[in-house]
Amino acid sequence: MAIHPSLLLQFSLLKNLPPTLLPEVAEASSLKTFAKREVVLNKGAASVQLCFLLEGRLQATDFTLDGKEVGLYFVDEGGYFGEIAMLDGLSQPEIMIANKKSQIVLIPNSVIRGLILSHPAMTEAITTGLAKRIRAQSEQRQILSINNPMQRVCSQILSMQQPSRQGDVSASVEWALADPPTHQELAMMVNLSRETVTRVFQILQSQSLVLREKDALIVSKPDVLQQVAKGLLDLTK
Amino acid sequence: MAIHPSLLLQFSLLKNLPPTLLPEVAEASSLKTFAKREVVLNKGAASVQLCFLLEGRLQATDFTLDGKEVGLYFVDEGGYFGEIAMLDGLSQPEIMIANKKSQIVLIPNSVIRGLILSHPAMTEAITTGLAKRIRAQSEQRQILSINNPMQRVCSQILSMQQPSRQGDVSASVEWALADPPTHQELAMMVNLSRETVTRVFQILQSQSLVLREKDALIVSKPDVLQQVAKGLLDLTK
DNA sequence: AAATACGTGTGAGTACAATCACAGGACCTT
DNA sequence: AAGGTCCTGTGATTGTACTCACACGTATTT
Repeated sequence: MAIHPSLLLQFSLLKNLPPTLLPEVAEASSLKTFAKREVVLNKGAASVQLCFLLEGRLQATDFTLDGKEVGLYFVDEGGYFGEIAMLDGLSQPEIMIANKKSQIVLIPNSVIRGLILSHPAMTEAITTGLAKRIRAQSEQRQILSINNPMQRVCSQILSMQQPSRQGDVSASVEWALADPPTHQELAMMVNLSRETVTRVFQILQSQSLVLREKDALIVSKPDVLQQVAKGLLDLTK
Repeated sequence: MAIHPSLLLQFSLLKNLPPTLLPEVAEASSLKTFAKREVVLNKGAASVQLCFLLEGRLQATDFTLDGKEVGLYFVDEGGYFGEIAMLDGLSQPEIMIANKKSQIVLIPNSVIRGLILSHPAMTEAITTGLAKRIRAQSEQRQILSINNPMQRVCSQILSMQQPSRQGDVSASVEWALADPPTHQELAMMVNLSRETVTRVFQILQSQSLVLREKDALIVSKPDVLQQVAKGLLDLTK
């Protein structure tokens, strides 16, 4: 219980709160550490707090009716989650799993919910966040409708470009993806078998559209990747 | 321009507004009729109004990078759409197409946006609506991850049960789906070819789990359908 | 009533992703 | 260094959904 107020400043969502409120929010908050693979929030859990990711990376996952694991989206540092359940009062819609060791700040609903609804700037921020999620999900939905593994994987890679850099002038500028997902994780997101993803990567690397480094995936030719994603270019020929 | 205020009462979202405001909202609103297959709202359009479906049925659709049409969700009478773009100020994320002749009430952003953000009950209603959309999208996402056509179609049928009746005590009670989607429309939603959907339906009907009537699809054995969806039951054997 | 569009039904052929099975490398822990 | 786990790479096999093609029935239009 109780964290240092300055920690709260890490989160863009909370920048919309009057600074004078931070100490009392910090008072009620807590910090929790999760190991890799640990479950941060379970599906179906009742909503008790809003969660902020201070450090690490999380993945939202779910399971199909017949028990297969599905990758939904990632939460990066500075992001938050658990808002859906907080807002509509229903249970948590998906499982959040730590992709690597992570630190999470927990703010109880009793404290944060009222603040969000009573401060217009906060409400708007949350609302915009929801809209963004919906747009992201739609994009993901599109990717799944492509019935060619190569295109699906390329689309997925492109969609994972960090928003910070997405403003880059030209689409042909090389960029990197830090701590890239494993083939298995990717496979779950685009609904393919791990082996198929591996084979796709073999091709992408052999054509040096993409290359693996220590802890990063370098996308050397985003424009070509784009072409492939659109199906305008077939690398198997 | 200008519609009768009582029309606005058809929409549950607007029930959260003080009744005294309705006349001036009605004053600024307009009613528009769309024929079957007509585009109600185009993707990428700038947001100018919030739309309410008075009569008919709409389908939100999108296109993949390589141009294939994708079915996203339906809007039924009393529902609204176009909120995403209104809220975040970006362009319309998907195309809305009339599935049959439809009447739509349009309320300009200039009028409605302020009202939503200034009335807490409205804000909460909109927010809850967004949360619901996200949950629905996740469910849809799950369905797409099942790699068996039979299960996918069954899941989709089950997920289309009207919420009004979803509260029914037992899952084994027969129910009907009015104006069911065509095989083609279904196929687009679950990412299958039309022919495959037809073949699945042939099996479902032959086992009389489902049957076609005039303008309705009767789900006679929802519990069995549920089993099939989960993969516990294989009808091909 | 003719003509057209639209939705459904069905067969044959083919491409291709899943699956299984196993090998090797990288990175931990002891 | 030994043992373990996790991730990646690769071949062979098989099932199966897509595609194309065409027939039929029911609406809708003229």
